[in-house]
Amino acid sequence: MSTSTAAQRREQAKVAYDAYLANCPVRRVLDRVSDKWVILLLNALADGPRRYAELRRIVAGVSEKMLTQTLRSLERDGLVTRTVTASVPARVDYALTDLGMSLLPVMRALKAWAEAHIAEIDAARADYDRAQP
Amino acid sequence: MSTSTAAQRREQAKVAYDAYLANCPVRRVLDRVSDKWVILLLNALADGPRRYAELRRIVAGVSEKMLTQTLRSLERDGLVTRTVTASVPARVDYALTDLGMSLLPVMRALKAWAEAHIAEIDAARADYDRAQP
DNA sequence: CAGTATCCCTCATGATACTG
DNA sequence: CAGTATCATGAGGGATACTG
Repeated sequence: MSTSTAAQRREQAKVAYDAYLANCPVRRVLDRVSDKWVILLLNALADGPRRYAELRRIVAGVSEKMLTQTLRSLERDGLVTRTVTASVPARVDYALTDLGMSLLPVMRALKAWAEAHIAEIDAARADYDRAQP
Repeated sequence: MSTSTAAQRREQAKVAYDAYLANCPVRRVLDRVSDKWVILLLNALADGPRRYAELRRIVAGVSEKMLTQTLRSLERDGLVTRTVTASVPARVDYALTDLGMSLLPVMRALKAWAEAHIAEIDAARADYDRAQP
């Protein structure tokens, strides 16, 4: 008898790789940054603090649920701060931390690549779709 | 009567923003790059062409479905080439295109930021979770 | 103003089995 | 060897209504 079946070996590899994926810094940062609303929010906060309602307006189309949820996870990861001013009505300001700001240049590099090459991607895609309809 | 209800205005904003999101180069590139297996595949191809079975082994834990699907979409976007050699058994090689290679420096920049700051993120997360259990 | 709470539905991923 | 086909599931995201 063999020590393990192919299925068991695949299962092993999968478990090991899931663990690797979960710990891989690049993937973890990518997961954070590639959330649908994160880039938009970082962008909206790039010029200074914003209030909740401002963000909802600037990042049009975001639901309150996702806005709150995304801001909370960014706060949890130390990328933004949340400052509550006790007044009537309540006032909450969100701002980038130093860590959050340090991410901006990376995002700008990505933006530069994106804008420089998106046309090539579109062209390649059009070619591909023309060849295999 | 008003020209539009709040719900209608929100719907308008949502439609407009969905269109913006769909066209935004940064988001489109991010969507491509943040696919679960894309970074790993680009990495696996960084040193030269690889065969299907090699990729399946290097990127352990990937299902055949996702491997094929991801490679196809990368090919469609002009980031990798797929070369079939008619022989028995069949042989297929995947390689990065120039466009694909031009993405590597950007990924390295992201990797550098991730490795430099992941500890801060973890620390912030631990703090946050300690404060609000 | 700044959120919570709830329901619901779609889509991405994965497991499994089959094929040229 | 290099895939395709089919089915299942679970998390992400949105619509809606309510609250301190």
